[in-house]
Amino acid sequence: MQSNDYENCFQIINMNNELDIFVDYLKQHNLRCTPQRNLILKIFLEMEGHVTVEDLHKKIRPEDPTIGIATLYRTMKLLIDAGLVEMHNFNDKTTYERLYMVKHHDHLICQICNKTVEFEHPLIEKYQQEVCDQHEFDLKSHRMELIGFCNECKK
Amino acid sequence: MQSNDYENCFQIINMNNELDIFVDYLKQHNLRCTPQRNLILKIFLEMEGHVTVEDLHKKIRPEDPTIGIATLYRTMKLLIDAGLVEMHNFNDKTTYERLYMVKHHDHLICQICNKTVEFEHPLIEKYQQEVCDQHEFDLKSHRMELIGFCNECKK
DNA sequence: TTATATATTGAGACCCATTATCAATATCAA
DNA sequence: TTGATATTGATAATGGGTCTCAATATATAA
Repeated sequence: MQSNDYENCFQIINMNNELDIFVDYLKQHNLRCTPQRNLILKIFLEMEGHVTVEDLHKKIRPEDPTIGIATLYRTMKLLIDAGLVEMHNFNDKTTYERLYMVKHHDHLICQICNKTVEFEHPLIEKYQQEVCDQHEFDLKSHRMELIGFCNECKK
Repeated sequence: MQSNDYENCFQIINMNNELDIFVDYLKQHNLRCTPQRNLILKIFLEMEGHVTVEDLHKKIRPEDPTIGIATLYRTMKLLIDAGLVEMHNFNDKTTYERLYMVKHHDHLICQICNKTVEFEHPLIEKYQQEVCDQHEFDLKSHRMELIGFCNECKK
């Protein structure tokens, strides 16, 4: 299996995962699974980077010319709510970006006993992304370490 | 001189600095110093956090009801170019934020060209403290690095 | 000071991304 | 198959932000 095959394979696996997540999300919220929604997700996953609704519309038209702009906006909002997509507003046009499946966790580190505690704070991650947006920076990963004294050692 | 006086004094100094920087910027770019521009900067500096043009307009109207919306947008753009203000597009409305004069130890790092950008984000710091409080941890310092592709390299 | 070149202003028209409306249609559970 | 209701596409509406332009203000030189 070559590198390309592996990547393709990974793509497909991811795509299925994301489709499954989306379908689950719809079911759990009493929303319906429609060909439009599936097609939009499928085409979106085939695209890379920051995707505008306009891009998406162009790419979808050949496969289903009847699909309406409003449905694109509505579906992208669902994908965001389902945790699959992130919305950016750095430029004049809103863009949508596929969220990576891998989440990072951060660490609390005690200077004295070296105890470490893993944590995750969604708002910190949100503001990290904001910082990156301000600097037109594509965030791939991050490292955050909070250093101090743990509740035992500070006594 | 008491703490309050010192803070007030610092405020005034900062304000003058920013006005000076703005005036310099205008001169160096063959732009003109107008009462509208000065008023907008003055009022903006009196406001806190993320300011919308709408907020600004409301606050300015009592002092100069004739000032036009277009001038607000134009002037905010100048302040951004002069390095005094940052624009955000997190939500539906654009907001403008006064840039801090003092920057410190968090970094954006480009994986490709190693360019680093220093930044600080008060809200991230706030939530860092929150995490530490939850874990009864005395925060002494922190390290945060956001790693990705800079705006040049991502092209 | 006065004249001159030109930058700036405010009003309102305009643009265009996004959202709301609504009747027709599709989904899904019973 | 049926019925409740979620969804769709077309289109109107919204609203932030920009553009245009004639009137005005600023900076500079004489």
